[in-house]
This record gives sequence, C-alpha cells and structure tokens, in this order.
Amino acid sequence: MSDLTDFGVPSLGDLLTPRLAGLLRKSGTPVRYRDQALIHARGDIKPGLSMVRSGAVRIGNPGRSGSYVVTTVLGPGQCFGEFSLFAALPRTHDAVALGDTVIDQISRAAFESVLAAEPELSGIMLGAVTHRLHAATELIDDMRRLSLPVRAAKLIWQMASASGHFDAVICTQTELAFALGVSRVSSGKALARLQAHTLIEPGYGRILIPDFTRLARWVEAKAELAPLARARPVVKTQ
Amino acid sequence: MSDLTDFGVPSLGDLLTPRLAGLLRKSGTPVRYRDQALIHARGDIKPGLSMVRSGAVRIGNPGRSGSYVVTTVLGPGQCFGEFSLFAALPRTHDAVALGDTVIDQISRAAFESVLAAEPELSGIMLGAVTHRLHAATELIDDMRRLSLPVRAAKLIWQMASASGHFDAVICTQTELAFALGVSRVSSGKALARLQAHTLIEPGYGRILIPDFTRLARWVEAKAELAPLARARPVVKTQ
DNA sequence: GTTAGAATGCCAATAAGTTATCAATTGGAT
DNA sequence: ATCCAATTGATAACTTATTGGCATTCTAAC
Repeated sequence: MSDLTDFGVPSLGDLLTPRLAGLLRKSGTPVRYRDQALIHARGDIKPGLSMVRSGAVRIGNPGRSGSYVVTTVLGPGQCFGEFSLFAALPRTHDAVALGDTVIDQISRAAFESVLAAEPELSGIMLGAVTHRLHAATELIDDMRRLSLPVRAAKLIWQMASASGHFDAVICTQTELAFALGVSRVSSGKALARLQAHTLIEPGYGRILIPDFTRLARWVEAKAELAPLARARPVVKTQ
Repeated sequence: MSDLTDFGVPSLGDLLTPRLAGLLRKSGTPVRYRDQALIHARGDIKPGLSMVRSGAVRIGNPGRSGSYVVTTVLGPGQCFGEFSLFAALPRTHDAVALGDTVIDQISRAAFESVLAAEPELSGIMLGAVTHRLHAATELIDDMRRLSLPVRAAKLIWQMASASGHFDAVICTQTELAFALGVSRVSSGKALARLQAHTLIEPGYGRILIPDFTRLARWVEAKAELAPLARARPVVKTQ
C-alpha cells in the first residue's frame, strides 16, 4: 500500500546509476532482518542511508492502540533514511521488515566517503529529494484546493500512469481511501461522482478507466490552476 | 504572510555561509522589478536560482474563483527556484514582486560553476531541501491525523517559537486561517476551543499565550500519534 | 460447483467546514 | 477627541466527511 506522494515520483533508487548504486551498496553493511523485525523506531537518532536489497520494508507509525498507520512499503532497490543523513533529523517513522529482508546499512561516514569520491552523487541526491519535495508541495496544494472527486481522479490517473496500465487500476476502495486520507464512504461517494461522469467504472478490487485521455483532460481542467495568471489583477486574498 | 511549512525550517538563505551567499550573488545578475511585477508564472520553464536582494516576493497561485492562494512571502536573503534547478521542473508558482524589488538571478550554468568550485555547497543545498521535505511530510501527516484545534495550537506554538516571543503571536485570525488552509470561521471555532482550555487568549491582531510551556505540552500530547480511529476527548460545551 | 472471506454499496446520525452576511469592537490616524 | 478601516464575533443555510452497521456481491480456494 503506497502513499499518494509516491506515484510517478522518481526515487533515489531510480535515479542512481547502477555503478553508483553498487558502490553505495558495497560501502554499507548488509544486515538481515526476520519478518516483522524492527529496523528502527520513530525518534531514533541513527544517521545513515538504508538500501533494501531483498524483501520489503514497511514504513509507518504506531498508533497508541496497536494499529499501524502505514505510510509506504519499500521494495528492493529503494532507499530510506535521507532525513537522518542530510538533515540530521531523528527517524520520523518506524521501519519494519516484511518477510525476511536484507538491508544494506550505509553509515554517515561511509556515505560521505563515497560522496567525496563521486561528485555526481550529490546532484543525484539533490534531484531525488527535490522531486519528492515538489510532489509533497503539490499534494499539500491539492489537499487545500481541490474537491475530493478531483483528487480521487488525479490519484487514479497517477496510479494508472505509474503502473503503465492505462485501462484500469488494481486497487481496492479501502486502499484508495487510505491513499486519499479519507474514509471509505467518502472515497466511495467520490467514485460515484466520477462514475456519473463516465470517467471511471468501479470494479471489484480494481477501477476501470474507459477513456484514459478523457480522464486526463478532465483532471487537468479541474485541477489545473486558472490559466490567466498574469491577466488577473484581483489579489482578493489577505 | 507565511505558510505553515515555513516556521522553524531553516531555509537555504539561513544555511548558506556568508561567503557562499556572496559568491552566488556575484555570479548572478541583479534584476529590478517594480511593485506587482510578475517575476515568473506557473509553468514557465526557466531554470535558475533567484535570491531576493531587497524588497519582497510573493509566491502563490491563482485559485479558482479569482482569489489568490498565497503560499509564502520571501524577504531579503531568501531563495527560490530550487525545483527548476535541481529537478528540472517548470515553475510551480507565480512569483510577484511586492514593492520595488531586486532579485539576483543565477542561471543554471552560473550556479553549476559555483557548485563545481565549492564542494560544500551541494551539501548545504541538500540539507535545505531535505529540511523542507521533512517539514512538508510532517505537515501532510498532521493534516490527515489531527483535528483543527490541535493543528491550530501547533501552528501558534511554531509561530511563537520561530519569532522568539513566547507570550504572544502577532497574527490576525485571517492570516492564521490562511496558514491553516481553512476558513476564518473554522479557525475562529478552533481558537474558541483552545481558549476554553485556557491555552490561548485571542486579541486584536495577536494571540496571547498565557503559559507557553503548557501549550507546548498540550500540543505534544495531542499531536503525538493517535489511534487510527480517532477517539477525541472533545469538550462539547464551550 | 460451493463456500468462506473479502470487497462493495448503502443508510442514518453526527460532526466539521464553507460561504455569505452583518454587527460590534479595536486601534491608529487625522 | 473623533473617525474610519481593519478585525473580530456570531449566525444561518448548506455541503462535505465520519463513524458504525448491515446487506449484497464478487472471487479465489477448495
């Protein structure tokens, strides 16, 4: 179950060249975790970059009553720990192994020695973090400006784009609701609205997209900001 | 008028050493803008870093019904344009001069030559972007998990911390509502709730904080991860 | 084919947030 | 001291979202 911010955003793993990824991996220490093992907890001060070699990692936060707020699930090749490394921040989420998992743990010192030897690495890091910041910024904007049906349509569009299957998205309504950060009832209502526009067709465990281009155009029309930026003297705010 | 994400987050201007800031400024071209002049519009493809030398810049987007969604206002020493530079993205917001303003426009080529000459610069950039990503991520989390009164209290606490005045925040309710991304009516109700807890005292153009430590503790208790099914101990009577 | 578990659809009661409007208060400027 | 614009407070009608429950439909495993 992935978060809204993830779709279509190149991750560090995507941006690293194979050579650099290999270098980083070699300068780290492979650590094996059993299923459900805690890799680190929120608040831990443990700077370093972690690369998933095999298995999977669930990133999320513990609720008080034992329930878990899952933020994302990372697979092989993906990285986490940038916050701790680049901004000296404590861990913001728990990380738990899903299945037997091997993580290459790269210490701050090891990372910095690679960084010193490979000047291009910093630009790649910068690009990855910037892309994610951009996605997060746009998401905050969308959450404030757009109605739920529009956000739902945009998410479906993003998911379809990211998956490469433009005629359907494999996703339960519960998962969709989670990614949108709303209840299942609300997401269901939003889907009903989109269905009324014949933009989507709800299925069992999937959402069909009759006309991907039309969906894209509709989202663009609703989500895009008013096109006449400069011809707008209004400034009604404040 | 600043955005919620800004308080307490070190910006690029804060993290740059004076020497590096000077170097960057010198490698750019100062451009003068009159009051209300459009520096760039959303969608523009114009990679480069911009540093405010004097005056101010309003970053925002035109909303649906003619109103303007202001994201932030930047003052001297602050930068914008990282997205265009580090991730090759088009401009995400309009930038408009507030008052007569001078911007040092640093082209991609100029920036990269400074970057090549000053290896420490990339680490600073990375830290600045990472800090902002962290703030944005936490904000998204808060928007999903926390009730409006808690978010309002957290914002007031952040604003007080950032300003250094722990007994009051200079801020109209309209501004507060904007920063929270809600209507003035809603923020007013949230303030009334907080007032019922004697955590704050609304004033004219300011919000008084009788006991900063108590406010901090309350926010911490409420903002810390709550169970997924929110069981809010709401005070029904006001 | 049957069937158990999962997913969807729907309903009601309630809570929260929005727009629009108007009155009352405040504080700086003349 | 007075005035005026900005700010706050309050209200009503409306929309949106949430919780909780329950019936129905689907699908994969047997």
